[in-house]
Amino acid sequence: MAKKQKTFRPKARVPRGFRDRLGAELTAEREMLSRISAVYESYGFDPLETPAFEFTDALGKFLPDVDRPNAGVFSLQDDDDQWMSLRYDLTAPLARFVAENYDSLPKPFRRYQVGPVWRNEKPGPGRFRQFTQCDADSVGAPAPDADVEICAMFADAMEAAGIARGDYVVKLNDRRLLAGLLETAGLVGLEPDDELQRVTVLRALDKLDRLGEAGVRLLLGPGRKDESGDFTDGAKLKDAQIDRVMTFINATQATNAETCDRLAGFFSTSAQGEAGVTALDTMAAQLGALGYGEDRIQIDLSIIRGLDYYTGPVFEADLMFTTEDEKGRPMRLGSVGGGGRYDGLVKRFKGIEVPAVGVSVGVSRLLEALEAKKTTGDSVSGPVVVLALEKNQMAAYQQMAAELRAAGVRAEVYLGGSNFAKQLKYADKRAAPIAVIQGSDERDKGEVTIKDLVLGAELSKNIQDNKEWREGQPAQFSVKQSELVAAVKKVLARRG
RNA sequence: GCCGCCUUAGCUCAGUUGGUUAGAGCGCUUGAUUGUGGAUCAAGAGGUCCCCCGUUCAAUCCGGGGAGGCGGUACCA
Repeated sequence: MAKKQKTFRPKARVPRGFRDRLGAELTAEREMLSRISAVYESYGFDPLETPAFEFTDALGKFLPDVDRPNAGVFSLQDDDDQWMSLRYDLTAPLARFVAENYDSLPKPFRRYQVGPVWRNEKPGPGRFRQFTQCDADSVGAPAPDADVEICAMFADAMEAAGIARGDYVVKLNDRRLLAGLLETAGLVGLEPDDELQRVTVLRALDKLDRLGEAGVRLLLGPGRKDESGDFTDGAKLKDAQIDRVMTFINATQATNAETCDRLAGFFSTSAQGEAGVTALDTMAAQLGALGYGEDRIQIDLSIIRGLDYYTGPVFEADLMFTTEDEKGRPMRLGSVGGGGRYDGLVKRFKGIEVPAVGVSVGVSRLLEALEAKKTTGDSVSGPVVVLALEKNQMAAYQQMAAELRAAGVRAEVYLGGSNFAKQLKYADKRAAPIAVIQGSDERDKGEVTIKDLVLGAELSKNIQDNKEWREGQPAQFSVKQSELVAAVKKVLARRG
């Protein structure tokens, strides 16, 4: 009794936080990337590609340790034992590239880059371990002119991506204001605990839009317990300090100029704060002169943008409309990209300060937002399918498909082995707009039959009887074979 | 990382107070309607009831552990 051999069958599944994407989703993303890239290019930014892997020490502070080499990033050791990691953004590779090629690059150096990045962290709703970024940066260009340009281009990119004016706002802040705020609130200690406290304050402010004022006050003070029962430790500020921080957050006024006026008084004792106010004032004025007013670019004092490398202006684009998720609950769309000035990145490699400013567009979230906003999904159409009814006529069918392609129509010949009905079913599943049919009947007459599958589907709603459905053969007509392309194009044109 | 909920057919979910053949709807496959996708009708395939260990004569169901999913929270260069 031989036991049945156990064959190993791997489970067909995609790793957590990654996903497969097919058809329309991909073409939509490609379309959006090319529109955004076109904006970047029109501003004179050159495309750059860098590899997926970088040496881990080039990426920044996430050096792998023995116990957890993959915390945050995906890392592995090359055969010479050097640690390499998948890039987690496009900025660190840019800094490496600039440092490596510093002497030969034109400065300021303007490049844009599109590509996947990887983060080894827990995936959440709308967050994956691989996603696409679309960045543009000016390296070696001093403030404020480069910052103004990037902000204006960011707004242009949003509109090119399909977000209507008024549906987004680029929110602008400056890290020096935040530094000044901490300074004037008396948070200036040098101990590690003091640093932690300052970081905690900034993190709290970053959550204003989500937790509201009350939640932020808790995080600035004793801490907050969320609805899942988890407790977040607070910054333990005194009441007077909390009041000052909240006053700052709420200092945003109707116009950018008014906000700057108000802030000037607020920071009269802080050089850093004053520098930030001046920078914002200048930027807002220049942007306004370019036609980018408060409808598109607004100073918003609760924008923080990460914690580490930004040194000056920071900005992010928020979507103004709300949508519902698949269960009908209102869904916040929030930030779809952002950036800012970082003057220290190249210094890590070269020891010299190289000022830089850049922007990063979150393509997947943008696509999700547009998808959610769309009321009627204009479903992407599949190829025209040429049916293969007579096996000995394949060359003729391929010829028809070739003619259609030459005329710019997506077309394919059915290559499976099934009968007429199955072939139409296949065309249906491919979302084909048209089936091209030539059996012996048509061939004898030198004709082809063009079947409008979309129209046919509509007509079928009013037909109950199968006989009528078949004999009526709705939504199809025959033409001379020489008129194939013209007839197909005519049917396609009906749908735009 | 922390907290909570969940895991039964391809999908959405019933169900078994622990007992022999675990179900539905939709989908899928095949066929009928003489060369036409829809509709209708008929037949069929598809399940280690997430995994491992334990309790028990007996576990899909009870207990422990693990994995995966969802949601929140933290971190996010």
